[in-house]
Amino acid sequence: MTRVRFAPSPTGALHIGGVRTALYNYLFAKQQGGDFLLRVEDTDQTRFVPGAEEYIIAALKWCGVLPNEGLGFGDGTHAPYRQSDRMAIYKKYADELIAKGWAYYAFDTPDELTAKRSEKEAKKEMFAYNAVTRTAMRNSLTLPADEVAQLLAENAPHVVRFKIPEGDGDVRFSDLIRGSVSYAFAQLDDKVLLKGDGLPTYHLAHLVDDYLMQITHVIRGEEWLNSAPLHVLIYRAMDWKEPIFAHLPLIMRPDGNGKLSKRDGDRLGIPVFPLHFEHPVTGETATGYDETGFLPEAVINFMALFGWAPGDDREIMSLDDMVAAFSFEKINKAGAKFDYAKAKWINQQYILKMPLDELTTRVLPFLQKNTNSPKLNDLKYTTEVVRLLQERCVLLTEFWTQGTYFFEGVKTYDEATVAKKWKTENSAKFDELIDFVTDIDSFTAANFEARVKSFIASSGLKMGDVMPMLRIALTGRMSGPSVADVAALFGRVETQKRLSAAFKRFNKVVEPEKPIEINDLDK
RNA sequence: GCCUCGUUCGUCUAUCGGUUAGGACGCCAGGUUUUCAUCCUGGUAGGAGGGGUUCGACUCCCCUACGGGGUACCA
Repeated sequence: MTRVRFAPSPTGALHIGGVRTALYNYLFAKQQGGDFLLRVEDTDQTRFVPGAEEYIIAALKWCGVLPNEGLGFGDGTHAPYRQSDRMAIYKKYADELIAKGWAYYAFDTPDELTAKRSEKEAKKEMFAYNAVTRTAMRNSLTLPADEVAQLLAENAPHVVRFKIPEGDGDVRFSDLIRGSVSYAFAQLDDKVLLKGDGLPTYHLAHLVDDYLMQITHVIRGEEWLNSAPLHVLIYRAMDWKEPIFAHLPLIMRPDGNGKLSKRDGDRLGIPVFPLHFEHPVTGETATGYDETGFLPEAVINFMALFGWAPGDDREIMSLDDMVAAFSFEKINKAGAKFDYAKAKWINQQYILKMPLDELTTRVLPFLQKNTNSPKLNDLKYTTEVVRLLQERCVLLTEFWTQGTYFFEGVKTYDEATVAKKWKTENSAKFDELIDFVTDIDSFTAANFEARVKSFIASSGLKMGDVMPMLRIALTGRMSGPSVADVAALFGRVETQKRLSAAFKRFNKVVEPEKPIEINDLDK
């Protein structure tokens, strides 16, 4: 039975890189008919951020990447799933390693270690607590047995370190994405397994949990590749069957070098988190894809595509499509630069293809955030607004920014265009136009359009002079859906009202009595 | 510094020794449209460099360069 897990640390909002790791775990589990569990790794209590855990769960739910077991999910077969709730179980495994000679007590204080480090650093070298240096440190390998016993009896501060084998050997293991990987013993260091406070480090805790929870595949970010040999060594020391590893390439900054971070998001104005988050202590906020106007299915779609491709030319894929097509062989080895333009394009594709009723449901909250117009209660009306705007919006937020005039009167007109196109001498003709176009039996888009065209033909005005004026009169701006569609949606009365108010205003624009205000309607 | 992983158009990628190196985003041009957008046509641009192996290398090997990651009593 395939069992995989996503095991983030609740140190803040869940980064989209984490979401992608969760997604790949999910895809693989589903494809194999296995389990996908969520576990929270909060052994470092100093880094714990309240709310982060809830955020992780909410983010996975929003994305639709749902664990079937774990914190907040499933029936709790292997509960608890929060490491801080499992603290009692780790020590005995550390003891077992010590008993087997694979670990030892180290009494060096943090100060002694930092002193060692800076000493080495001055010589442009790095200090590593390893097979060579440990012989010169204060630990149960160098101290006499009775002194060690004494120190332990006194409860002297100490940690438990893993004992990397000496000699020329190496650790070799296989990674589903990278193939065979090997590390020389001499390059590994004696990592701390149990900290001074008696709590386990990630290295011990995650491994014990993976073992107890019967995890078969460890799918995680590449930042873990270098500690994988340590983990493999521990599995072998415990005589546990090691899981199969897959180290995922990282998501990189769109510009320059390095992996994508919150800072990049802030700097470039692109979201790097699924949901909005406010740090409870620092008050720092993180912008989410949700509030930016992305659809969750689009987000997981483009996240999946950073570092993975199905092998054919498909790009727009549902979760189920991805489950079927997923394969580790298709995952790239190199990191992928985050491409926000592509992310937006994918979101646009989802908006374009979404059934109108569903789209309207998704758009509604974004409108409600901005207006309490009674029109919002008219589902037929808002649905029509969404229909007219559907192929023009890339983000859900744009249904409001592009469609404000459907819910509120026009406050500012595109005066640059008015100034260029409006001729006061035609003012009377436009007044006639108002009567002419509203005087039709059935005020439909087709009838409106036909009426406008026939007026143009008989009035001597040009199409290019009339249409833009009608558009701006109704909507205030030069871009948007068909003028006839907009008018038909407004209805006869509203259309008439807007046209006459606007045309009066246009005369003033062309012959201003006072300076024209700059309008900033179009973004 | 040391270790480790990587390197195909600007970006995301296809290619698993023999292809005019394909697709997508972006950008540019054109068409459609009263505008914008959608849609359609076309264009732009790539195997980091050097050695091998081979009849033949983007593909396999080595070196160099460059990039990522790691190097905590953090995960």
